[in-house]
Amino acid sequence: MAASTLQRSRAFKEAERLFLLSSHEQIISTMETQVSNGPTGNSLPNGPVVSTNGSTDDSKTNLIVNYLPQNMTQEEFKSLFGSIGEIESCKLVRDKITGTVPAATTGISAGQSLGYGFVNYVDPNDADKAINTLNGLKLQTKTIKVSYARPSSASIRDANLYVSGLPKTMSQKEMEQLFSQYGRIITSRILVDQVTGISRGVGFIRFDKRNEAEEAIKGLNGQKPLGAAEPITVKFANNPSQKTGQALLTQLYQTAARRYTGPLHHQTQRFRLDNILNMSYGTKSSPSLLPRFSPITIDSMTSLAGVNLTGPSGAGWCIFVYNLSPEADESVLWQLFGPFGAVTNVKVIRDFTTNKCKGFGFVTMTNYDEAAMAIASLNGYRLGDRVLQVSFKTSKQHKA
DNA sequence: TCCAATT
Repeated sequence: MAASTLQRSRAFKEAERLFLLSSHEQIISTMETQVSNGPTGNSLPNGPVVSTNGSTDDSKTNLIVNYLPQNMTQEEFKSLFGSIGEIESCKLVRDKITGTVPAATTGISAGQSLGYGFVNYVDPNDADKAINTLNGLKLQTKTIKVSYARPSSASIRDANLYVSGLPKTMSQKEMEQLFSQYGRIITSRILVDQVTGISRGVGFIRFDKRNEAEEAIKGLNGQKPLGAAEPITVKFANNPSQKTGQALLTQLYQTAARRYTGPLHHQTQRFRLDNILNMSYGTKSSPSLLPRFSPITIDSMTSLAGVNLTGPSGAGWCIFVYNLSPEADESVLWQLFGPFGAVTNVKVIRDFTTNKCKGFGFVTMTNYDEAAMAIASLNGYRLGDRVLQVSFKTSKQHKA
């Protein structure tokens, strides 16, 4: 007991050192919950795997760690899990694409972490200890998951499903019940609105085997769950390692942008964002993109009188940008809106199969005045051979 | 041509 307490203390200190966690108390309370509830979230087999070829059986020592913070490095990963016991090997899984953006630009090294990794301990007792100690640990915004890794094999690859159209009332457990008839579920998740916590009707199911996932698609895609009004869509999920360079760039920009929000003053933040862009392009914003005042300002102002603005959510003011070209990317939105003030987020909406812009995007700005000025200036702005339509985002497609 | 679901 005393030894285990000591063990935890050591691991938490390491976590604190690495990630400057807000309070020790928070970690302890998290872990107490974890310990009393036992391992959560999946039905991974913990038993030994029969080895047919006499090779080393690492089913008791090899762990998979999920939901790691994006910016955690291999060294930090090793350091955290090494605080439990001697490691035979460990690997933070990273994207294959390298060098897309200089690390100095974003502060993020190339070969973006995919958010998971493997740790193989020398002693099975340490693997067990790592699960008990670190599973459920909160690091930054993530809650890591530590569990035994399944033996690597081709049959467990591409077994992840994306589910949409779920009834908002359906719980994760109910979703698992629906899918469990097709095989062993490794993980499941329902996405929720960050503010309200209400289900977004979208989720993921990872099966143990790919063929189980295929059967689930055949059996459930287009079907209405019992008592549901609408059919659900079930398809294979996008594989993050197959992300395009463009999507990775976007992720880098957004991650970098988030780093500058919060403690910094708006004014400072604006220049930092501009700096990111300027550095990555090696130049100031191109003259053709510099905002100018447009005669079409009245229309955007009248929309302010409308009732169905999305309004200032916790994040800021959301702006709808229409008539972007299929080749438009996030950087153009940063360049267009950044000069008007604090921009916290931009997104170009793309078709999932072609990855081309669907003609519109969104920009979130912190301050109303700056957002209104950006709209007044950029609505009607000619970008290439297109005239942009810019307004506060509304909740519906049709305005009154 | 007009308002985002992909951990």
